[in-house]
Amino acid sequence: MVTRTDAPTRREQILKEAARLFAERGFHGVGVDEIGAAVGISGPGLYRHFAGKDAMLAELLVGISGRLLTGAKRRVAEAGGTARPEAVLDSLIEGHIDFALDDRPLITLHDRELDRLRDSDRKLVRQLQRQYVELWVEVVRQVHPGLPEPAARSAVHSVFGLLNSTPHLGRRGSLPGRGATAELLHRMAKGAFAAAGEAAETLAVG
Amino acid sequence: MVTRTDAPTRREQILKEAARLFAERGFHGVGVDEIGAAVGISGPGLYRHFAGKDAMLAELLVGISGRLLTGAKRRVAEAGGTARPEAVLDSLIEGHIDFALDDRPLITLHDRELDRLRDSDRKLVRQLQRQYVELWVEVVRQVHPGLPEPAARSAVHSVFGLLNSTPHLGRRGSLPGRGATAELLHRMAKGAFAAAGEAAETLAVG
DNA sequence: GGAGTGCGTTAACGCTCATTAACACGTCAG
DNA sequence: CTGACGTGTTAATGAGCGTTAACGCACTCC
Repeated sequence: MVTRTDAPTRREQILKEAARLFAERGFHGVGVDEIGAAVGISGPGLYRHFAGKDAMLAELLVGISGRLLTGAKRRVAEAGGTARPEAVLDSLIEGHIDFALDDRPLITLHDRELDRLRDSDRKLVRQLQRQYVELWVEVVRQVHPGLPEPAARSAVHSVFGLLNSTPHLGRRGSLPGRGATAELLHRMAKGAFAAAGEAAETLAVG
Repeated sequence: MVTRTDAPTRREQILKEAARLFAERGFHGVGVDEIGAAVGISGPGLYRHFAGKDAMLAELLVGISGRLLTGAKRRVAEAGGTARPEAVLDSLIEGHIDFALDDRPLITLHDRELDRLRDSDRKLVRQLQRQYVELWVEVVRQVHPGLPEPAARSAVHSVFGLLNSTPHLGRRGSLPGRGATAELLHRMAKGAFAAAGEAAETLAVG
């Protein structure tokens, strides 16, 4: 875990605020003046840091997908050697939940504004996402060997939907606290996978 | 079940195409000319049928929320009298899955473009959504009595996220067929609720 | 001390796009 | 026959917005 002590650079401030605004009102729904105002400069000043509005979105989405994937790879490598597959899956789930709870705006952007990207960027993001999914699918199939690959892939996407539902959970007041929420999400994800796996096993055995 | 044999009216064509386009590229991402072209008339001709672009979105969102809620109420009334709570929950899940599989574009719109509405419309949609959630929460708590209300509400939102993930499942080719997909989603939803409920019961007993 | 550079500013351009105006043409009641 | 009405059309309007131009002002480094 690398912790930073230095102040966030201007670029980072901009990206953070842009992410929040894009998530709240959509890419087309927020103007450059608004983004500028959110970091204390006005409108066209952003062009000293980014080539354009599109470039901000691109950097956000590529960054998200990349961090998700590298984090998952690291977790598989760390837990994969010694532990049983279920521990690896637990680690993946935990990582995704951390991300969903800590970076809600990015989660929202992730599956909402992908088509606004240039072809090359979109291809890159899609590729990163696909690798992330495949990594999960492998682990899930080790935990639930009976599950055929298409079903496993569907199950993974569905669990992502479950975990990514955090933006819809109450506006930070009604939640039972971060720890409890994470715990609940984790249990539900495991339960969902287990149900999918049991169905396949029942079918295979019966 | 009311089946219609008469041809769809122009208004309905427009709404259907608008829903598809809004879901694909976002409310701001699609122009009125495009919507018109999709039904064979061009641009401003839409204004003979709707007061404006906003009005189409409003009618779509209010319609979705309303149909979801009335459908759920009907299911609770039908299955609620005689059967055990679990059967009611099964019926709710089934209804939501039907909706998610049959009206994918609407599902996408439902939680993506709500803030584009006039205040009054948004309030109405939110109220309908809230009632729908509360109805689920009640049933879930009957099936899993140990589950505290906040946790049950979070669980319901999360299962919605799971069920609404259908737009992300393969582009209609890689899916194992509608029946199998519905079955898988149903099992996973039940599994997720069960896991949430077991956690609470374990806590209460232990 | 002056050229270069980083980071802002405000004003202007140009394009997209929702909406409105003005007009056209069927159908159908009286 | 004829007006009203429903349903289109194309042209014009006007606002919003991303982007670029032109300029200002610290700093820093020879």
